[in-house]
Amino acid sequence: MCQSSVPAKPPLSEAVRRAEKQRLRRLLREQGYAVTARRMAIYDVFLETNDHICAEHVLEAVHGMHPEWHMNKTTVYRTLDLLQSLGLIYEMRHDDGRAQYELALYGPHGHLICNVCGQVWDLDSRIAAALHQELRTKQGFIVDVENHALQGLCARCATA
Amino acid sequence: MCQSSVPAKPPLSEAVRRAEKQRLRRLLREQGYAVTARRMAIYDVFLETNDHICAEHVLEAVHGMHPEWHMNKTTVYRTLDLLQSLGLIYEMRHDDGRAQYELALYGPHGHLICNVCGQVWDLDSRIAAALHQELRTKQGFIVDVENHALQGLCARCATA
DNA sequence: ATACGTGCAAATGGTTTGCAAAGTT
DNA sequence: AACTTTGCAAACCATTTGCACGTAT
Repeated sequence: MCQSSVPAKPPLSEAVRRAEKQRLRRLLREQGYAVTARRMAIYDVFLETNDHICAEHVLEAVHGMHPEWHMNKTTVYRTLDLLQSLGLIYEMRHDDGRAQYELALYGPHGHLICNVCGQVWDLDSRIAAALHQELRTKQGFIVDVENHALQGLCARCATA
Repeated sequence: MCQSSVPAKPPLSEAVRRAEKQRLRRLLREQGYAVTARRMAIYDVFLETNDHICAEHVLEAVHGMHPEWHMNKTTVYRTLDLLQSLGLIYEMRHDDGRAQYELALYGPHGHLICNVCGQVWDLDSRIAAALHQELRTKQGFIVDVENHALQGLCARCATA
């Protein structure tokens, strides 16, 4: 199960959440996918959590909202793939193959992952930009910004 | 199986390889481990390849040198763990949980991984140092240098 | 009516583990 | 002899897949 102890970002406003759900409906219809209650519910988990969460977290959250649904993890994984292909969420793979997902609202960016507490923070793209630029000009290597994940020790764990 | 198409570094000299094998023998004895032919052979694969390689590659290379041994992958994994704990090799985990290993000879450093050809390059620590320093002073986040892996598009694949 | 979506169960696959046999000191 | 090391087979476990049934359009 993913760590989502301390929410990294403030909750989204009611208005933004409503608009985002509307956007999902539009995208689904535009691209020939069905608008289903499960898809809406899964995206809603992201909108309400507004954090990096794993598939199991999504499954449990939906189960909490709709205990009678018996939603299957397969559905979660397939919907996560779908939301990703629609550009609504990003997938972040950890070293051991497990994945976490987050809203794409904030644009592509890297992450800082604490090896001790497991907490994930967004990497300020302005701070990483110089490195990306240098690799591009000096070696022709084009960094995939949204997969830039740095492991290490966060400030809190370093002092403890 | 790992990509080890284009060797990233020149081969090690005979003298270095001999010295390294001697170092392994010494470390094993010092720390109470047995000096076995399989352990020597596995480290030898690294010395001869001098590149980022996966467990399966090691297994096949040893099999090539000693077809009569019937070495098991379990032995490979356990020996890789041992060499790592002795500080002789580094482990690099990919997003999907698979691992590659390399000689620790060159000191801790990050990697550039091409999403198209799968090739792995060393990340020049001097280029990454500014980013690491800025994260440390501005956010107190201490980057684990040897786990700094950047995915993206290498120069060759970008032009093709 | 016809696709598309979903639940279930089983497969995947690199890595890890338990245990008995073989090797090292 | 006492211990570590190794091979084998089975377990692991988040994720993926095949298929039959259910649901949206």
